[in-house]
Amino acid sequence: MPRTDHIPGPAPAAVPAAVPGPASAPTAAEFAFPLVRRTGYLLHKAGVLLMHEADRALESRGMRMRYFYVLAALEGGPSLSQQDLSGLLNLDPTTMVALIDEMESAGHVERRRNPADRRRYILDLTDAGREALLGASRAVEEVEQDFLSAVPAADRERLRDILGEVLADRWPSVISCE
Amino acid sequence: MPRTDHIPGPAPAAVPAAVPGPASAPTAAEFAFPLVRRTGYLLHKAGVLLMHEADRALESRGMRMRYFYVLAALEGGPSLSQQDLSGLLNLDPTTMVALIDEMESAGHVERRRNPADRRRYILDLTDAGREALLGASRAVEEVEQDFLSAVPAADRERLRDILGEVLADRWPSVISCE
DNA sequence: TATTGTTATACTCTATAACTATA
DNA sequence: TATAGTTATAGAGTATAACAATA
Repeated sequence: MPRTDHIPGPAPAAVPAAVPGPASAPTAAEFAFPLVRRTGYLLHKAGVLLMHEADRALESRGMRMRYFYVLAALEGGPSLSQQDLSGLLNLDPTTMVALIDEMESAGHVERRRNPADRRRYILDLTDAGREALLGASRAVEEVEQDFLSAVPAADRERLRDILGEVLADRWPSVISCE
Repeated sequence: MPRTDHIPGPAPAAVPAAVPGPASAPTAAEFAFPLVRRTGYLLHKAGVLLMHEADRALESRGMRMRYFYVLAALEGGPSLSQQDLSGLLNLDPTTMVALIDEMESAGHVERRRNPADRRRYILDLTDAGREALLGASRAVEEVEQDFLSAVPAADRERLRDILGEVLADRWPSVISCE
C-alpha cells in the first residue's frame, strides 16, 4: 500500500514496511521515504538506534553512555585527569566537572590531588565503580547481542571488520561522546 | 605507544592508533579505550561520523539533515501536511513549523491550503526545491562514497544487506530525524 | 604567563501549554 | 469536542567567560 494518496488523509506516521532488500520491490517505507535504501542512511539509523537502546538499558542504573565511557576509560590503566578524559572523550571540561561530580557522589570515582602537579586530580575507580562498570558492560553487551540477533555470527564478524576498515583512518576523532 | 604512563603527563587526546583489527595486537586506541573493539561501538561511531560529515556538506547549502529529509519526503509523492511530515520524520510539530517557515522563505516549499480541510496545508516542492534536493542528494551521496571508499564494492553491498536485516523489524521507528 | 579545575552565565535546542481557525 | 497550525514560554543541555589555585 502506497502512502496517503488521498489529499485530506491522516498521517502516514506508521509505515508498515519490511526490510529494504537490495533488489526487491519498493516497500511502503521506501515509497514514503526513498532514503531508506541508502547504505549511509541505514548505517546512521542503525548506530543511533543501537545507542538509544543502550542508553535506555543504562538509564535504570542511573547512567548514560558518557558515564559508562568514563568508567571504561578509567579502568585498568594509569591515572587520568579530568582534562585527560575531556580530551580523550571529546567532552567539554565544564561538562566533565559535573559528570565527575555525579560519579563521585555515586561512589564510583574518587578525586585525589596529583602530588606532582597539584592543579590536577588523579581520578580512580572505586570498587563500586569497577562493579558498576562490569554490570553496565554486561547490560550494553546484551543490548548489542539482541540488536544484532538477526545477523548470523559470521556476518557479525564481517560487519565488525568492515566498520573497522571504515574507521581505520579516522582515529582518534572516533572516540567521543557523540 | 601506550597512553600516558607518567602521572603528571599531558592529555592522551590524540591517540595515534590504527584500525582495531579482529585478532591483531591491541593498538593505542584500544589500550586507552577498549570499547573500540566492540561491533556496537564501531557501528554507533560510524553512523554518527557519517552523519556529521553529511551535515557539514549540507551546511554550505544552508541545510541540515532534517531539511534534506523533508525535501526527500516531499518529492515525487502525493501531498503531505505538516503533521504528516511530523509523524513520518518523528519531529515535533512545533519544530516542523519553524522548519517549513525556513524552507518556504528559501523558496523551496510552498504552503497551500487544503480545500478539503482548510485546517491543513498542502506542502509542495517548488522547482527550486527540487533542484536543491538534487544538489543535496549528490552532496550526501558523495560524502557516503568517500566515507566508504576503503570498503570494496562487494563488501559495501554486504554491509547494506546486513544493516537492512538488522533494521528489518524496527520500522517505522527507523525513519526519524535522529 | 599558562594551565587545571571550577563557577556563573548565556545560548541553542526542544518540548509544553495555550490560542485560532477550522472540522 | 477534536484537530492543524501557530505562538509564547519553560526546560534541558551545552558552550563561553571569568576566577582561584598552582605551575
